[in-house]
Amino acid sequence: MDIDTLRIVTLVARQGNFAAAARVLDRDPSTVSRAVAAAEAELGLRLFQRTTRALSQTEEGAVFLARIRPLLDEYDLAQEEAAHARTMPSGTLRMTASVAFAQECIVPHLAAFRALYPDVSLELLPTDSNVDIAGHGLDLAIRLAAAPSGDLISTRLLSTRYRVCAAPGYLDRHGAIAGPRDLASHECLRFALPEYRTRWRFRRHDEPAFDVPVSGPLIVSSALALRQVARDGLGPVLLADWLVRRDIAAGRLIDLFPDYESTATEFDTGAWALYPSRSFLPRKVRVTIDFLRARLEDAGDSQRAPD
Amino acid sequence: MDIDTLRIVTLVARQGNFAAAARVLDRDPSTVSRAVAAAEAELGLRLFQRTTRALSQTEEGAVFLARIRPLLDEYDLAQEEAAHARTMPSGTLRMTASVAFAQECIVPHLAAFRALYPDVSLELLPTDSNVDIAGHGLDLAIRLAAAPSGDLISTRLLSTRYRVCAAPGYLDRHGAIAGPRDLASHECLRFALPEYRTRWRFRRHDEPAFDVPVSGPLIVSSALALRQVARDGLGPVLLADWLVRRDIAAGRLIDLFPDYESTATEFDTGAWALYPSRSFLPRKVRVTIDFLRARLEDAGDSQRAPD
DNA sequence: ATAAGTACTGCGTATAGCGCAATAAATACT
DNA sequence: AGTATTTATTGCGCTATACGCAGTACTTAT
Repeated sequence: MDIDTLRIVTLVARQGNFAAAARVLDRDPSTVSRAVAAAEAELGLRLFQRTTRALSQTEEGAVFLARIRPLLDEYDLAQEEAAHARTMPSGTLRMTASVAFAQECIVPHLAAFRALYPDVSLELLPTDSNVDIAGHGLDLAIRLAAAPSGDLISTRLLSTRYRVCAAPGYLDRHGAIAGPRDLASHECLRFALPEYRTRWRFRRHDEPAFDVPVSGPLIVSSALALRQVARDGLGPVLLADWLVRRDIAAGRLIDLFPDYESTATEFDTGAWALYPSRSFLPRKVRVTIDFLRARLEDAGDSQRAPD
Repeated sequence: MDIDTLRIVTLVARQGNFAAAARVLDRDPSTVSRAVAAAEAELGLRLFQRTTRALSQTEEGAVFLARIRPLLDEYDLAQEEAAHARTMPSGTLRMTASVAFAQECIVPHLAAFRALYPDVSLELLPTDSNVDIAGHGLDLAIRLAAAPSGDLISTRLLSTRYRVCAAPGYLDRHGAIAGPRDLASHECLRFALPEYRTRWRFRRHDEPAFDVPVSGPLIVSSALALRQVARDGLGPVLLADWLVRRDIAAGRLIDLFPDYESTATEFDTGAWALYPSRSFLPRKVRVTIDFLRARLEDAGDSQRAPD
């Protein structure tokens, strides 16, 4: 399917008329007719109900076009952005993120960002408190949650899975842990946040989720510190994959239940970029979001590993 | 640009290798080479940095592909949905919306929905209190806000503009209203909600926004009732366009400041569909969202006017 | 040093896209 | 009612494009 074909189809839907669409495009009406026919053939679906004089959308066609239209707009944006890739954005970009996320997922890419956009000054404010983005004059905030809250526009940067890990040394001393339920008898390392409750939740494939109560004498309010004590073999810990990926790859930590999804709050969480108002989005902000997404989306793969 | 071309490009990015991508596609490597070259020519942008043996993404290319990839997935979903358009979803769908929105934007389309999906039973719960979607076993909630809050997935159904309207009779008695600031000397009809403050905000083009204090002896907590008293000529009112569109078209109400954006809360608001968890979305829910979006997105145009 | 693999490019053929013109149908106008 | 105009479609010829094959230049692994 050609994108221009989809564009013609949406134009027809808006104009409500093949010939009018052809005039707008300055093309022969047969082109429009064939484009619609081709799209219908490829979709196996009648898009328009047409007699020679009256044209109306099929219900399925309207549904399909309602889904396609924003995609075309997004594509245009991406193309436009690519075309202006060399026209450098400039200015100062103020962004915030959690301490751990900034350390692990942003700082490693700052050199590349600076090289790519030398005219953009960056102010990075790592903090674990949910600062008010508008009040602090921030352009961008990165939040880790199931879905973003607040009166801001959000874009998913990254899908995160949480993993329960332990150091090899801990497993040597306490024996292997067969399943999530066995965590109840271990001294787990926990996070000091109200949402981080005293239970961890697990789910495998499509089986129903279940909770496992966890306890332990060590509670830390910093994810980076939590990772360190886990490395030191003080117990199992539940941390985001982007925090422990390299430790797991290097053997410093073991992913205890690789075939389980786990969380202390909700499944299907991620890192979201939040920014005020979709319209009038400065180029420096959009460019930064795109850059981070490109860098983070497959950070686990070989070719785009952090520098 | 052909969608398959984009697909080839993303595949190359994932495989990190032209020949491997060609093998996956079971095509000649020259096809891949030419597809990439065509995409680069059309974008005016080098996507991959390639020597004969090593291949790496350009930074701009990675940015572009990061934007394209979710679009391709969305397109596949739309196509798949279109293909299964005839396989009927079934079950009971429980949804909530504000009283006014349900009345104006949902009820008029229920007959068409029932005809299209006869096996889906609908429970519509119009209420102006923000009910807990999970607690009430709801599949879908429609909220009107600048951006949705809460731990749910959101999809924009509709962009709403607010309009300040008055009945012709009121304008006859009190004279025309030249600009938004003149509202201060009128008895405005106001909404009884905490967010609906005692000022209305206006913006024209890219000029800075400004507030106008509004007052009046009549405060109503129902948008439908508010519209009724406005029709009866009791004063200017600020209401969503989908509530007053038909009144304006029929001349029952006059749009006082058509070239201003106006709001009592924030600009750039809309109607959002909220549903729990993006994965395992039942077909009846997705189908309903798509249906509503298709019906609402251009409800103002002639061809898709409510039945 | 040899061999294998990679990206790229002419080349011939086959296919698809394009506008033109003709056709059939349906509404608008007289 | 009858004519005229507009509309969607389709056959036709021409052109441009897409495809695989084979060959080239080059890089890396054995």
